[in-house]
Amino acid sequence: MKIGALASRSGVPVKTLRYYEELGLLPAIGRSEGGYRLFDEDSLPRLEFIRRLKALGLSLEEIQSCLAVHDAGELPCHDIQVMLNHQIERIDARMKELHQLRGELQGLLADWQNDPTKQGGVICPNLKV
Amino acid sequence: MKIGALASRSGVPVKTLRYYEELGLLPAIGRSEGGYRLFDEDSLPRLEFIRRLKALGLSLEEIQSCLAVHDAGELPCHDIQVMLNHQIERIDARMKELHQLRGELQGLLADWQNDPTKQGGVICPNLKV
DNA sequence: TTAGAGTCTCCTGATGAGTGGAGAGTCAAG
DNA sequence: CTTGACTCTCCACTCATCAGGAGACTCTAA
Repeated sequence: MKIGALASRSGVPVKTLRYYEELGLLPAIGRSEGGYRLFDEDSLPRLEFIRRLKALGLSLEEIQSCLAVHDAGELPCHDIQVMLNHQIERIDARMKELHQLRGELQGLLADWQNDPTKQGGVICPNLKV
Repeated sequence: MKIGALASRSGVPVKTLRYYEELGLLPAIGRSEGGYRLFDEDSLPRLEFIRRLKALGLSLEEIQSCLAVHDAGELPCHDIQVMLNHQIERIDARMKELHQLRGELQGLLADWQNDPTKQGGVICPNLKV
């Protein structure tokens, strides 16, 4: 299967497939006489796997290390578990930050609403026209 | 005031000041005979303003458009309000996404815990060793 | 006068995950 | 044999926000 066929069957753009191959995420089984990359059927579930882990917020680098474990002959489920746990921790930290930021923004806007004469109190005070 | 003095008084690195000046966020009042950028005292509250809006998660581009309104002779408080509202909306959307993602991850991990024989059920099924 | 500190412009790189295009080569059908 | 679709490599660019360094110039203090 050449790259275009894999692209249309998987829905992943040709450019992206080449990029994945370059990163080592998606090995080609070889090249044709003319130098075209050749992929086998296994590329399809592999791309699906990549897609799923990407959708879960894992980076290509993390996905690659999962696949490396897999390619070493071991199902990477344990590693995936570990990474998913890390990912949950990251999400919690990010949500906490966002929550705090949102509170700050909300407070500023509330002050503005309650006392329009403040004209931006903490934000604009030193900025003169 | 030369760029180094502004850097030490504001705490903003020289490189960053040059970058801001290049973007038009922080106009220099001119150049010395030797070609050195010269800044006035107004640069300090301006940098403080930039710092505050940055801390609130606004991009330099958004800050620049606030400053453009300000420089046109109008206090940009209304525009800032509008942008802060947008920012809150963005945060809400992002938090919703993260919440959903977290739920998915948590669910996957819970399945794994409850039934280790699944070995990754929805994630690894098509990936054969 | 000289040393050293400060500043200038320009170039490169870093992060992540690609996208776009140029120019050349390959392949299959008519 | 030709045409058009496909693919190749290589390079630049995207988004944001700078950081690092080279090589040259300017300014200040002793």
